[in-house]
Amino acid sequence: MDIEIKRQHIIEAALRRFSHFGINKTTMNEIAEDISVSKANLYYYFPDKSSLVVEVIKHLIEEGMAAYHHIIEESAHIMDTLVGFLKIKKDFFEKHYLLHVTMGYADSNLNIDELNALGRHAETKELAAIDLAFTKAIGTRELVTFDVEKTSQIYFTILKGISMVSIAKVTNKDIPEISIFSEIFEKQKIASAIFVNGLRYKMITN
Amino acid sequence: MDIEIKRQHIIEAALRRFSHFGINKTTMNEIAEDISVSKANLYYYFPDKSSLVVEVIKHLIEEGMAAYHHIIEESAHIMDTLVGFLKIKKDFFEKHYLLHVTMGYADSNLNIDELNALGRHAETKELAAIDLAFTKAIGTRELVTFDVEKTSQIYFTILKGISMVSIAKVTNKDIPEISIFSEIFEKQKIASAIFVNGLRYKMITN
DNA sequence: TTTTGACCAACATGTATAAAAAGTCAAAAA
DNA sequence: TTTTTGACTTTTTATACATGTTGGTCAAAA
Repeated sequence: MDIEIKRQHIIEAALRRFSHFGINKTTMNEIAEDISVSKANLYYYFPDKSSLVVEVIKHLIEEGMAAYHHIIEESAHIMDTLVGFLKIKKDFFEKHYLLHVTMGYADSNLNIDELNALGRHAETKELAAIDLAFTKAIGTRELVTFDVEKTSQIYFTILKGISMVSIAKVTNKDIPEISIFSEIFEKQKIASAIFVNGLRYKMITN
Repeated sequence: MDIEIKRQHIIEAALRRFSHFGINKTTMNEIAEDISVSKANLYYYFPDKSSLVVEVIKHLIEEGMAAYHHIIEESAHIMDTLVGFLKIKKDFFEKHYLLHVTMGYADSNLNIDELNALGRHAETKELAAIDLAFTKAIGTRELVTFDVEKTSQIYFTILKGISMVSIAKVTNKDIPEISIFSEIFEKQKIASAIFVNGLRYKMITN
């Protein structure tokens, strides 16, 4: 399968560019030059830029999900699992921040619907991992029983929300400093600790 | 003080336009026509559009804060207080959604720094109210002791984040449906219940 | 003291044009 | 036959300029 190796080679080159300069500011010509082939050759392996982008992102999603499930297996307590998840995401954003943000401001030659679908797919996978982690913790009596699906969704929304709020606060001055991801990480850890503590005991309803 | 009544009259007319069409899409001429005066007359009472906008928003902030402190006084339990806060905000956004969003996309003839400062001021006030509510609940032994300032901040971020995530999800298709605020309200209530439950018991650290 | 019509300048918007990048293809190289 | 390419076309983005709208001013009227 020589063709798969070549495709992987292209994907890696594209990923490097996307992570450093974002998707929009990366041209097919630049990717081709990086691996010393012609642009036309890229189009022999990928029908268009959109599908190359999609393959790059799929690659990252698989990588992330493997890391998530590794964490679930080796963590004894729910907080260890959740903090592990947060750490993976922090590292991911520090590496691929520009790739991520440009997904929101996609050029018109990119298939926006397909990208959104991919984003939703990634979130579904992540949500399933959180769901699994909570289910496991309920099984070991670390947490009380509750509606796992709904609670995972709320928890996921909270994490995403903290991230959005933190980035929105500094995004006015264009350049997102790398330190922002550590701040987000810390806030998410504190919120997770309180949230999880709320799942250790039966809810009080006055 | 006849001049103050006239100013108030203008502010109310401006608020109606801002809430229906947003700040940017409202011209000084339209506000003037609504109350049957000339545009030039508006500039007799307000130096520029920016300061009119500021006065309108200050008016809303005072209104909201009065409602917040009323809720604190009459609620027996922390969850009643917090749900009361959420209800006030829900009603506010349902009424003044466009006013709120256009603050983020301010025209260049508006003083953006001043608007941002106002936004921060409103958040500070809101945060203080949350802080007070938590402090009161700790006093009645409804909640355990914790770092109130830090916790209020995290809680506030969570609420804002849930709102941002929910709106971002539908904002692609331009028209924000009114039902979104009920959805946000429900999610914020669930998150608040779990969060507060986590503040009823001492934190466990494995 | 308050109000206004006429006026100006700044800004947003639309359009036409040029530059850049995506995407195609017949032919060459392997 | 499979892979690669340079030259070409089409689409998208960036630039410049013209035009209309809107914020803001002022001398004069009420």
